[in-house]
Amino acid sequence: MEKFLITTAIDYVNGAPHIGHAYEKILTDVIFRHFSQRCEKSYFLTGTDEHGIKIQKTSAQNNMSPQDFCDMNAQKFKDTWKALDVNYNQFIRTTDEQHTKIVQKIFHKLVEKGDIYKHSYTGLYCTGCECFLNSKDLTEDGLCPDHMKKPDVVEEENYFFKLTKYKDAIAKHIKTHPDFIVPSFRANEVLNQLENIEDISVSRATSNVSWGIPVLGDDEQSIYVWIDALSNYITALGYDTDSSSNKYSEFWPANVQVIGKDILKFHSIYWIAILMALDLPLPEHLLAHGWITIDKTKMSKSLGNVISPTGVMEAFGLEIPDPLRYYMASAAPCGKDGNYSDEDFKEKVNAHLANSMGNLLNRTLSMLVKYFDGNIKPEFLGKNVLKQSALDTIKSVKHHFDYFEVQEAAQKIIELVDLTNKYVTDNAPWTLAKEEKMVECGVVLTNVLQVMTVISSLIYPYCPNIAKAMAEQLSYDINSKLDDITCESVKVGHFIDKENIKPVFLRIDSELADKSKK
RNA sequence: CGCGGGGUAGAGCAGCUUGGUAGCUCGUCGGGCUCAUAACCCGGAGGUCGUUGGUUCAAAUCCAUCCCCCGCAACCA
Repeated sequence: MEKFLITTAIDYVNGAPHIGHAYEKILTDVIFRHFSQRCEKSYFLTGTDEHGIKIQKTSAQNNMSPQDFCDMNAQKFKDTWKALDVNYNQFIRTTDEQHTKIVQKIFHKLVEKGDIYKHSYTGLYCTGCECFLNSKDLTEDGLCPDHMKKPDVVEEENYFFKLTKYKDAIAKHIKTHPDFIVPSFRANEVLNQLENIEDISVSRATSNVSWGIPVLGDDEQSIYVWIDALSNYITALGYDTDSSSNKYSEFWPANVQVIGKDILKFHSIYWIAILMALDLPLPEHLLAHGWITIDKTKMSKSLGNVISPTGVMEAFGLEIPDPLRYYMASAAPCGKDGNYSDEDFKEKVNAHLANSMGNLLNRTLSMLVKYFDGNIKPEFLGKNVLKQSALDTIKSVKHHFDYFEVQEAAQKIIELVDLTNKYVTDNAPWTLAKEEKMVECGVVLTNVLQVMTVISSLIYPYCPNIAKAMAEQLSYDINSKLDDITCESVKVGHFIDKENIKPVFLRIDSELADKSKK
């Protein structure tokens, strides 16, 4: 794999980021970091979607200009991703000048090509919603469900995109590329949806929606979300209808575009059609993730169970996002819904990261200091019975990531940790030391340390801070590429001093953690 | 009959394609160990695998029926 480009959906900046937004970014970041360990050039694009009637209204309610309102909320997203160590390369905002300019050119190009045409239609317009409604959205009496008002019949002329022109090509692409839509069970849903598509309206009257990108040469119309928001993936990289940037040609098409299951239709149909219309290559995979429920209940503002990712970190007194990242990334099988609960979070994170993994490193290093003053002797190196398991785990983790099975990959890593803990107990180096079988004892400890270097590399995408702390105590280069790992990085000589042995992650609610905070 | 997914120990899930002793994680109980972060290791308890019927020497697994939950269709992250 030469290069790797991954994108997330861009978030609508109508409010502050919550755990659902965070789930997608964490998932993406974990996948990104994993593939960064496998290829030379990688790029991670995320950002915010900032136009439209909702922003226009909400900003007005807050007595702010739309731009100020977007600036404020976009910053909240950036701050949250920083707190979660979401390590994106670029954060695009649809209000960026460059984006705005190129979107206009894209729109214009599609008009010239004949794929966008003007069409007048009559629709049901609700003055309360300030938008058109579908007849099937109405109540039985034909009223707007939100305002309980009868919508007006209004005629409006908009630009339409010839989606239907690409219907067959899209269906063909989906059928001939079974791994295009991940998970595959969603491909069927898309094919069903494709049966009933019509051309889509891609502009709005500026008199209704002023907060949008104007159509070039037509002040009466502003470009609607489809072409504006979806194009971000290429405008960000420097696509231009005239001549694109090097970055664009270096990275596009995306290897994987991560989105929520709710917007799969727009990405697998609308977005793909736009790319086809522009004669651009299509992304390799669309990864549609599920929802995070809170205590098994769907998160919603009306239920008031929306939780913020930084809120969780504060509630548990976490200084690093690693536990939350680990929990989120292993919360759900690929594409399915996952659940968050405080209780489960604490249990999983304590069991896997503290008890199993962190403690394994800690007990091993402690013995190395206790029995050998922290030195690795030449005779400790030799055949390592754990090596094959470690290398097999790398292979297996890679395989799972190839299918974006992030949860399953994490399971494999923890299995290796468990196996190694068992190895320590079975070989009881403390007993060997008592019996003065010092070489045997040293061999056992060294073997474990070799495996720990592998584990630190593998856990890095999920827990970058913990992995770095582990690598530091192991004198291991965490930037090693996965394919270069030999499970033989531990060098003969002085390895570690007692004062440098530190728990890499303390149990939530542990006595030690309490003490260290005081 | 719109299409699709699912119902397996207290919780979450695997197994089902290619029938043959029901498995994993977390929790729980008991034991062991004493290197470590009250940790780690071993063992136990706990399931008539949604219902009813069929095929078969044998069904969680195949077929049929019914019941229940969920997703998409319908701008929720």
